[in-house]
Amino acid sequence: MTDDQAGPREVPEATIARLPVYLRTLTLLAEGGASSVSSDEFARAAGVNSAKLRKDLSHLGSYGVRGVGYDVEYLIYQISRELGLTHDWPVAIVGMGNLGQALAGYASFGTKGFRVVALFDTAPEVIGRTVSGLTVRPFAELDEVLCDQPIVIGVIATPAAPAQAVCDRLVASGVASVLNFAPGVVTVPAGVELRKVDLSTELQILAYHEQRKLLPRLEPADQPTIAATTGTAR
Amino acid sequence: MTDDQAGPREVPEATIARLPVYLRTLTLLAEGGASSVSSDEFARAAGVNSAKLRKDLSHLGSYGVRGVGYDVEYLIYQISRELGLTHDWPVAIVGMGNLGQALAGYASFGTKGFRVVALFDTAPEVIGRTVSGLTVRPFAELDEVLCDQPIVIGVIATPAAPAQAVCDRLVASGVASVLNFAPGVVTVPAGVELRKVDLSTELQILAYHEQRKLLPRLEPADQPTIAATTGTAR
DNA sequence: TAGATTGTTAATCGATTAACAATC
DNA sequence: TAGATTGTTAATCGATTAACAATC
Repeated sequence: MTDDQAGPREVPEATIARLPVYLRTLTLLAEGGASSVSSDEFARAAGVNSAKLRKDLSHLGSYGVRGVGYDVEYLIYQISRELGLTHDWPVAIVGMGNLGQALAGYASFGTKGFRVVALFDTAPEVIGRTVSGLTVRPFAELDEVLCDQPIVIGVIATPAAPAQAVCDRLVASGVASVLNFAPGVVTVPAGVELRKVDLSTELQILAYHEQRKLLPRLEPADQPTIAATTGTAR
Repeated sequence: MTDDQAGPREVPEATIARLPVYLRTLTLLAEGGASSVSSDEFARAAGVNSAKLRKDLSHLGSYGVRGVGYDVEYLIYQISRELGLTHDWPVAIVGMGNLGQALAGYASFGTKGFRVVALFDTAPEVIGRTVSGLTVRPFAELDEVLCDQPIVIGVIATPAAPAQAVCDRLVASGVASVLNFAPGVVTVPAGVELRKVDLSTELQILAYHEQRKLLPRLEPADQPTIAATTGTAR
């Protein structure tokens, strides 16, 4: 009712979360030589159902042709544009432990719209080292570095304890989006975007489903648990 | 209607995904000396609203006391049990690049129900090396290793290209849950649990929201983009 | 025109939330 | 008993899906 004034269309959050998958799928299709694709083929390749795919794409506009399908290159462009990948987003990573180093070298961080431009740590033995072509700077010099170049996305790859303080510093220095790999709850003021990747959460969700596979079997008769089954062999 | 036969309660997927956060929050509260907590305090610490928290907990059972709150230790136990963390889940990691090494050393993988028991790679220069106290084995010897010890959760930390093949081998060898860090779509047969952690997806979702902050400003007048703003200072 | 496939409608399903009765 | 707080109800919201009219 109050929604359709003007401005950019409101795309549902669930759709946004799937656009990256669609984009990657289209890139693979393009590499495979496809110039056009139907929602049916496309959906199969992306691992979703085709009604959902069409509904998702309809939120971006009418980029298909009835009776024909979608032009692969054109759709790649439109999704990239919608996601903001036609801009170049400078990224900083804080925490150069194992994970931070892995992220600094991670290919996806260096392609398609993202550029890692600064690395930070507090440990003297790490500061000054070169990781993936960048010198690790002291986190205390954050503001100095941000004077030289703007940073839009801050990645937190520290342990849990300093994560909130690091996040606060990043936000105070004008970083507008934060991707947090540290376990634990981190909060940001309104207007700052925060996403979280939590490895142990993912494992725990798998454990839950694993246990559910086990439980029904255990009820009728008493069967040995996973822990008890094998474990003897040499 | 057909649901409430017997068997373990069906807990909504959205609730399951929040249980790990609740568990971590409770652990912090316990470390802080709290023995009891109200849903209001608890919700604030976990970063959710208290109605949602109570609803979530009600799916596990009635573990609170009206007028009083929840016993912290008891709730820790109940959530752990629900998530299957009272079992011990053996984990294998495939791919010992930067990310795989980071994961092998990651604390969460070694605590609370999970134990990394095998590391695999195919590169001769990595095989035989010791990472976090474990010797990296050739992936070709997967079945041999699984004879010695069962593995329930397989973690894929390879590049995108071999991910599906690695996944197929894991599943064929009896691995029942897969956590995939490789970009791209990987599919598993029914009955096998699959979760995906995709770093570039997370970045792209941030980029979308970042762009949306920019767009409304650009419409009335013509303003410089982020890329054009700073960038002069030495 | 006939066949194909999109974009949209409407029904269904699941998740969130406020409010409050139950109860410690 | 009075005050506090849970567990549940019911309303609302958003996401999914099947079906099909629009249209190439």
